[in-house]
Amino acid sequence: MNPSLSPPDALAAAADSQAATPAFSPLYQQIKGLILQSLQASEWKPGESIPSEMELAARYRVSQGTVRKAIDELASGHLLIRKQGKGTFVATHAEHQVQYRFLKLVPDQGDLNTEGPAQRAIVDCKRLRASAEIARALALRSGDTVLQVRRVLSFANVPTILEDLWLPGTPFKGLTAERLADYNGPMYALFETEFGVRMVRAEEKIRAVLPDKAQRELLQLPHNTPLLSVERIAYTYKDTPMELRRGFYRTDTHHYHNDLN
Amino acid sequence: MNPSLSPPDALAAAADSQAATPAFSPLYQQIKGLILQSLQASEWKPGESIPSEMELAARYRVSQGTVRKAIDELASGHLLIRKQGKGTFVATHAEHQVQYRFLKLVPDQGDLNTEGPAQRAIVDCKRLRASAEIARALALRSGDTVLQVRRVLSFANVPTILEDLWLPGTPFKGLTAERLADYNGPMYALFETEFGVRMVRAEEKIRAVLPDKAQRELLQLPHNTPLLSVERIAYTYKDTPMELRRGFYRTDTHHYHNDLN
DNA sequence: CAGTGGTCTAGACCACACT
DNA sequence: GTGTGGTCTAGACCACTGC
Repeated sequence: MNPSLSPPDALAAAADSQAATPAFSPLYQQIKGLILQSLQASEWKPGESIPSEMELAARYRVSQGTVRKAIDELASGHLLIRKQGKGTFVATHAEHQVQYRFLKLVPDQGDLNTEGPAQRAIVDCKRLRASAEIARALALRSGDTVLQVRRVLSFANVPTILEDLWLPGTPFKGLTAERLADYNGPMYALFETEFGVRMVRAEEKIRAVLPDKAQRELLQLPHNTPLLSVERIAYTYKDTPMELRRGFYRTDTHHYHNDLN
Repeated sequence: MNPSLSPPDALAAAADSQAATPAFSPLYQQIKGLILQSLQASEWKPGESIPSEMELAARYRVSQGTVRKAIDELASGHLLIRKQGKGTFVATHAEHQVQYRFLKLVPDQGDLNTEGPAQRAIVDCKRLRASAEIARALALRSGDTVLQVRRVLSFANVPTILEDLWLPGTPFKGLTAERLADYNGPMYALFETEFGVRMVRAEEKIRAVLPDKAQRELLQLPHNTPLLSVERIAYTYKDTPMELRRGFYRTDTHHYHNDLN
């Protein structure tokens, strides 16, 4: 879209550009796309504020209401956060409120805050060649370098989650066990600040499984305790997969909570 | 709110009426509440269309835009469904698109449609006194009458889900094993048409468990197959719990799918 | 064609945060 | 007070549906 055009012209130009597919795309969707581009290009970084609605309206030559609708949709997708009287901010995994946004495991009594901060122990961290399965999940080629991490999360000093995760090697060049161990906070916050990778959504496949010997020992489990297997693919902007994670959750003291609506 | 007032007056009156609690409630939230009341009172029934935005605007003496915003929120909560050019409709569990809205179990290959319609077998259905646990979940008193149902769901003739569920006796007076067995469709659709109870949201607690003997036999499971335990409380309008359901899902051929955003 | 929801605009005013 | 997002209105026009 040419920002020098007046609104009706801008809309017409956009419609022309896809004349073959007569699909109608509202102006605010296009504005949404432009904002998304700026987010992806890190024009505004996580935690920072973006320009005010009026400024963006002037920049894109549309009315404030159109910008508002674009921002509304981005905010409902948790990409932006509106704060009345202050501004609109790029969402981040570092804020306390949303620290465990993708972790749906909660204690049977109380909540995660009751148990205090999680203890994170890196069990293993190495680079290797992607298997076919992992390459597919991360949209890589078989044999590409991936980083594999195994860690244990404990709450109130009880080991509760065992996680294996795989990251594409290129975007996470320079990530080591040491960096992971030293960082005290959510892994996704580290990804943002150190590697400019922001996870915006994820899909999980959940199953009940029996742990193998290594898993049983790492979680110090009694015999015959089934575990929740949570396989997650996390995506950054534009639906690019950036992490495959397989979590094994104890569910004798905790449960996976899900709201349906 | 007095509908005979002009918009600014209506807003002022609403603000006055809660002067003690200076909490500000936008007009569209109040309109949303009024529409919700009409839904709860079955003024418009599931599947039917509600009045047009213009009609509602006239009825409530507000602008179309305000009604629009109220409807938008109700639509995003799946209480209403907008259809361009046709109207706005009361959501229902009977429509094919949303038939399994609360069932997140999907086959590892394909989807639920691939497997064709579910086969439902009622194993047991009886009235009894609510235990303390069940009474608490359904906001009843211990000893109140509840209906208990056990059934098995099969896909492609493979028993896949075993469900125990409890319903409050009063709203579901007249529900019998026969009615359940005769009805060919989602249980929540039967609740709507026969008992005027529409489930609008639910919460699930998910765990990995080992089945007991009865469960293993009903699902024809190999030894030592862990199951996903899915405990659901479903709510109707105004957050009233109307069903407690404990499902046991096979996850060797299926998995529980969850989207995080 | 008329009726519905969907988009876009422009302007006024309100609630909230900072300074 | 100034600037931010939030609400409300009014009117114009567009896209889709069905008569």
